[in-house]
Amino acid sequence: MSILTAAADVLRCFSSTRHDVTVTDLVTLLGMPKSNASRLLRAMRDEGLLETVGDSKRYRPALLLAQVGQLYRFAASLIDRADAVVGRVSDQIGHTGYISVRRGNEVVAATAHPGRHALRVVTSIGDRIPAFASSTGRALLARLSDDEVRALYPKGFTAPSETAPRDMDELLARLAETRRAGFAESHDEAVRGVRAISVGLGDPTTGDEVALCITFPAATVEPGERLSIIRSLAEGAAEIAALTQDKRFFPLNLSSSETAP
Amino acid sequence: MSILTAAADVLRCFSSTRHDVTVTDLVTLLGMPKSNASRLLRAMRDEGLLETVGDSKRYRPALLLAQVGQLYRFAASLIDRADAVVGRVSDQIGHTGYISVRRGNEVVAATAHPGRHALRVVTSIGDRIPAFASSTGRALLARLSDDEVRALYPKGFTAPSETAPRDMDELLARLAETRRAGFAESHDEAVRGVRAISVGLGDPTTGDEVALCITFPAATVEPGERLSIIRSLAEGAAEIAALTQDKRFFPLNLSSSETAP
DNA sequence: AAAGAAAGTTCCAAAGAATGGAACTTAAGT
DNA sequence: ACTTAAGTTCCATTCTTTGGAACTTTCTTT
Repeated sequence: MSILTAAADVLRCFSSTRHDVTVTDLVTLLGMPKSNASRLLRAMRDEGLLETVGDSKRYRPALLLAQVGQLYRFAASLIDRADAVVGRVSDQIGHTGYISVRRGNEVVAATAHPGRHALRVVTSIGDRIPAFASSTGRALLARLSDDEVRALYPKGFTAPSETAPRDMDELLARLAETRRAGFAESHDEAVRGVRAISVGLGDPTTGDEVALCITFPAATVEPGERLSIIRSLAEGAAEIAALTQDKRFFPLNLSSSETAP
Repeated sequence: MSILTAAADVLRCFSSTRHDVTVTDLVTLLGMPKSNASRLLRAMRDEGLLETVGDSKRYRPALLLAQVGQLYRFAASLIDRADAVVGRVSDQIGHTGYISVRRGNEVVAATAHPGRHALRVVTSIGDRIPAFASSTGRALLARLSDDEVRALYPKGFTAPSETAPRDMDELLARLAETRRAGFAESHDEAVRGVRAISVGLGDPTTGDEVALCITFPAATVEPGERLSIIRSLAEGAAEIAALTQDKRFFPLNLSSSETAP
C-alpha cells in the first residue's frame, strides 16, 4: 500500500463537520499507528498539502489544495456552468440549490448555494448518498440504459424511506418517468418534509455528467412555485445541453397531470 | 524523496492555463522519467486525487480535491489568510503589519505583526479609529458605493489632522483614487511621521471584509521600498481575492506618478 | 493502407522509503 | 506536583519506488 493511499485517506477525513484533524483523529478514524499518523501529517505539511492551524497540533488543508480544487471547476467546466444556472435559480427563489455528480451507485454534492429562507435545506458537500433514493441520483441514472442501471445494483437494494423505490422494477419505472418528464423529483426521501427537483446533464466530450438540484421544504412551496422552479432549472439545463451537444438530455415535458398535481 | 513530493509537484503543475496534464507534460515540467510519470498519474487517479478526462490520457484534479479545497474556505477564515500575507510581508521588510476590520464608521485592528526595526510603529489591537481618517478605513470604505459611504456619515465629520480628508467630497475623491490605484495610503494622519499602505479584501460567501496594512516611519523608507511594499501587499491580497472570488477587489494599478513620487 | 514517429505502459533488480512497536518527550488535567 | 493523555523519535525489517530499456498503443504522414 502506497503512502498516497494514506494521504488520500487523510483528505477524506475532512468534511463539513471536521475542518481539521490531529494525530489521534487519524488513529481513531483510520486505525493507523500513532507513529505513522504523526509522520504522515508532518510530511503532508512539508509538501504543502496541509498546514498547521496557528501553532497548534491541528492540521487543515493548505492553500495548494484550495487552488487546485478551484481549478477542478474550470477543468470540469460543465460543473461550473451548471453551478451558474443553479446559483441563478437559487438566488431568484431563495431555496437551496446544488450540483451533484455520480460515483458508482452513489451521488456526491460538488457545489452548493444555501437558500435565503429561514426554513431551508442545508446540504453538506462531499456527503455520499445512494443514487436510487434521491432526485439527483435518479436524474443521473435516467441517463443510463436499464441494463446499465441493473449492473450498478447486482444485489438489489433496500429502500431507506417510504417514498423511495422499493425494488429494481419500481426504480426503472421512475427512471422512465424521469426521462419522459425531463426532471426527477423526490419527496420525504432522504429527509422528511423535504422536496427536491433535479435535472441531469452531460458533456459528451469530457464524459462528465452532473445533476442540477433545487431543494425546499415541501410545506411552504405552492404548486405554482414548484412549477416555476422546474421550468427555470430545465430551461437553464437545456441551454447547457445545447452547448455541449448532449444527446442524452431529456427536455422538459410537462403533462397535464404535472401542471396540476 | 517520498512519492508525496512528486504528487505535490504534480498538483503544482496545474494552473489557470493548464487544467489537465499528461505523462509527457510531467516529463517536461518536472523532468521525471516517463515510467514514473505514467505510474504516478495512475496511482493518483486510483487514490481519487486525479481523474481522467473522458477516456483520454489527460488527467485533471478530481472531485475529492475540489471538496477539500472548498473546506479550506471555512477552515481558514479570511482573517487567517489575510494575516498570513501581512505576516509574510512584515517579516520580509521588517515593518509593522496588521489586519483591520470595519465596524460601522470605525476600524479595529484584529491581528498585528510588530516590525523588527528600532523605529517602528506600534499598533494596539482592539483600538477603534475613525474609518475616514486612516488608510485601512479608506481601503474598506472604497469597497462601498459613494451613497453607502455618505449614509455612514449622516452628520459629516471633522478632520483630526492636516492630511486627513476635510469633508465628504474630499473623502469620496480619495476613495475613487483608492479604487483606481488598488491601495489606500495615509501620511501623518493618525500619528505624525507615520505612513501606512492598505489594501481591502472581502469574501462574498461569508460577507467578511478586511484591510491588510503595512505601516512605517515616513522618514526612513525610500520610494523604492514603499513600492515593493505596495506590490507585495497587493499581490498577496490578489491571490486571496481570486480564491474567494471577491468581485469588489481592486487590483493594483500603478500610474507613472505612483512609481516616481 | 502501410510505415514512421510519438506517446504511453510494463518489466526488472537496485536503492531507498515506509512500517509499527516501544521508548521517549511534551502538553493537559486533577 | 502528580497523573494521564497526546505527540514524537528510534530502529531493523519489509515492501514500495526508481529509472533505463523493451514493448505496445495511438496518432501522423506519405
